Amino acid sequence: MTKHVGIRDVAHAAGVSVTTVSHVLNETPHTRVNAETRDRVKAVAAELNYRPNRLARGLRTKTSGMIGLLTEEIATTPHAGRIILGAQEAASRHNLTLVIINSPLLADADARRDDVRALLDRQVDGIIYATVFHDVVHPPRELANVPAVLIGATDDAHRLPSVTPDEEGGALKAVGALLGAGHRRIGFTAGVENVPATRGRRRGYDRALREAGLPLEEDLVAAGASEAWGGYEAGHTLLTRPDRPTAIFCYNDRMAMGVYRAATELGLRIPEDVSVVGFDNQDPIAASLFPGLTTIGLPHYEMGAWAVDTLAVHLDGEAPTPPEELRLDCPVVVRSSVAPVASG
Amino acid sequence: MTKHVGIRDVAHAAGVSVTTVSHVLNETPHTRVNAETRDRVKAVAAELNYRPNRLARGLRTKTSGMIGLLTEEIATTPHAGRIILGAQEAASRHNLTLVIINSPLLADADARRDDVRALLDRQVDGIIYATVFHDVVHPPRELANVPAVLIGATDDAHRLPSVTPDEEGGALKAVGALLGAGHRRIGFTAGVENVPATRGRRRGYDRALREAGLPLEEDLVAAGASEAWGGYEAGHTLLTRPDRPTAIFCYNDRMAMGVYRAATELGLRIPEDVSVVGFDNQDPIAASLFPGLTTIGLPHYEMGAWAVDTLAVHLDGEAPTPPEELRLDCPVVVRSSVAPVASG
DNA sequence: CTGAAAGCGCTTACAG
DNA sequence: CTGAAAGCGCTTACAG
Repeated sequence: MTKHVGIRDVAHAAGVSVTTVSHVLNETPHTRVNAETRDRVKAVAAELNYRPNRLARGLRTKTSGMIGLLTEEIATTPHAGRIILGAQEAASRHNLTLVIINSPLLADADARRDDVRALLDRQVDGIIYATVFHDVVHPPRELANVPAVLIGATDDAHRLPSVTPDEEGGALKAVGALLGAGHRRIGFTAGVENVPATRGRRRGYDRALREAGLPLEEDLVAAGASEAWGGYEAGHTLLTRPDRPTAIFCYNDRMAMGVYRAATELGLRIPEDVSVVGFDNQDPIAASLFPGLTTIGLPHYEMGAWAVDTLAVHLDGEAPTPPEELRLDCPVVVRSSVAPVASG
Repeated sequence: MTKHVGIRDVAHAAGVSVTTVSHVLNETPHTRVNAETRDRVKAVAAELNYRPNRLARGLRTKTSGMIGLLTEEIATTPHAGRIILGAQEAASRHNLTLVIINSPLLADADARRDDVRALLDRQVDGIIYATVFHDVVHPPRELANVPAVLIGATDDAHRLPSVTPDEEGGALKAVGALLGAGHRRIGFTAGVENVPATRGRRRGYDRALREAGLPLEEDLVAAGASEAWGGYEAGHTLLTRPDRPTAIFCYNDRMAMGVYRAATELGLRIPEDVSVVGFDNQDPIAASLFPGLTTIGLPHYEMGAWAVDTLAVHLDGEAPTPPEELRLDCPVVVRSSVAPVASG
């Protein structure tokens, strides 16, 4: 642990004042410094391996260069890591540091408020409040003390910018891929949980059929737990119906895994006998199934990046009014589980 | 954005000096403050909702209360999220805040050094350097400027405490579970990548057989890509051998997924005809397969927590010499893919 | 072009 | 038991 070198050491070694050192190192606008002096200061700073203390700078400038990311139970939500990664990389681009606090999924309002406060105590320049499984959220009042954006939900007062995945649009595309392959009897293994994804994906399924002029048949929909076993049951139900569907859109990839199994047991080949589309592009299922599962990706990385980018423009300038509530595209990830409908 | 209330505001409102406010709020040892005064200060601080500025405190006390966590490509390593979670929760317990910087997997030494410097600039009290896929690592010299611990590798100079999963011990248990069920012909779908897990798990397999007095037959080992398709190929190879194994230990859960498929295609039931054990307890595979996969868990959460705990004792006291290099236990996760060997 | 000085919001010997 | 003052390491009007 070597003695820390401060701006005074640099100033002394270069034979100038700390003011000058600060100016040349920060390239303060509207400040002319003799070229020779500037070079000398820079050389000395480099030689001494001087690194400004961000705490001190932050105290003085009242901007810490830190963004707080408040996440819900990162471990239980499959792709939360990609939100962090997207936020992280965007933060690097903006020269911002990410401070992460993870709330348990079941944390009460008080605990969550404490987390926000802890972030505020550290003088973060902005906060990203990331939730899952919510349409609308009532963020702690403290959030109003700093630029903030929401990931995964909109706020009830519509005061905060937010970004959510376009679940309905994703489902529309999923079914669209099946329609495009000529399928007309398209089953749906629906989810049962009370989350936005359940509703959004269902809406997308219904809408896709409606827009294609197809009837909504209850016989084509089987709900189940959003796990492999739920998909297995729902898939089995659909595939043993008299007029069985030629294609199945699954609420998520885990259910698709179960549908694969049900199909295999019934002697049906994928995609020759039945086409399958999932949702989530969940690693490692989607790529590991055989054949590879065509599915819909979730824009987690992009949401994380968008949140930081939005905060960054907010930080050096005016915030757009009213705040944007963005629904981000869920892309189709094409693999090998969709084939043209058998023409007979 | 309401005006920030500082310690001076509290002092003024309570009619005392900032010194006193600081003492009562921090409960400074060896400082007696009149009970009445103390209560008044506390009441006023609470009423004003005063929160000390951690930047200012950090500047003064030269301890930021922040721990830096440097991770390698969090997105590509399945369970990195659990390292973060473990570190996060331990940090909360110690009243520490976690600052996360994520290096790309392929970042060069310079980039990684910059990341360490960025953390140091922020005056973190300690650094956790988390890597994957390494036995030994040569950490940037800058790491010596602060208490640091390694996750996932030991440092070449043996100067830093480190924690790694006991891959060999895990494999030993995996094969032990099979031996315990009476299996004597136990196949192994080995990995091929040049990573510690490949070697450790292989050593564990060999050792388990040796200790059981069983011969190491090359016919029982099939190497392959550590993905579902690699497991499918390796599994197919093993299960079509003349004297096929009655059980298979898989390098990881993804390979086990492929082995399941190979078994199903060959008309072999799991676990009745062939028992299977995986490694990684990778979500969502292990629990989604049918039957549920018995496998070996990786102590990611525990490693993250241990790293923070170790740093914490380091921070308020002396570091143990020499630094501990801990190998953490990989637990058996029992599901339904192991059955007693058929007694025929 | 350069520097002396104030001040960001705290904590902490030290004095009374 | 309480407070005045110095100082942590910077940045930034302001003066020269």
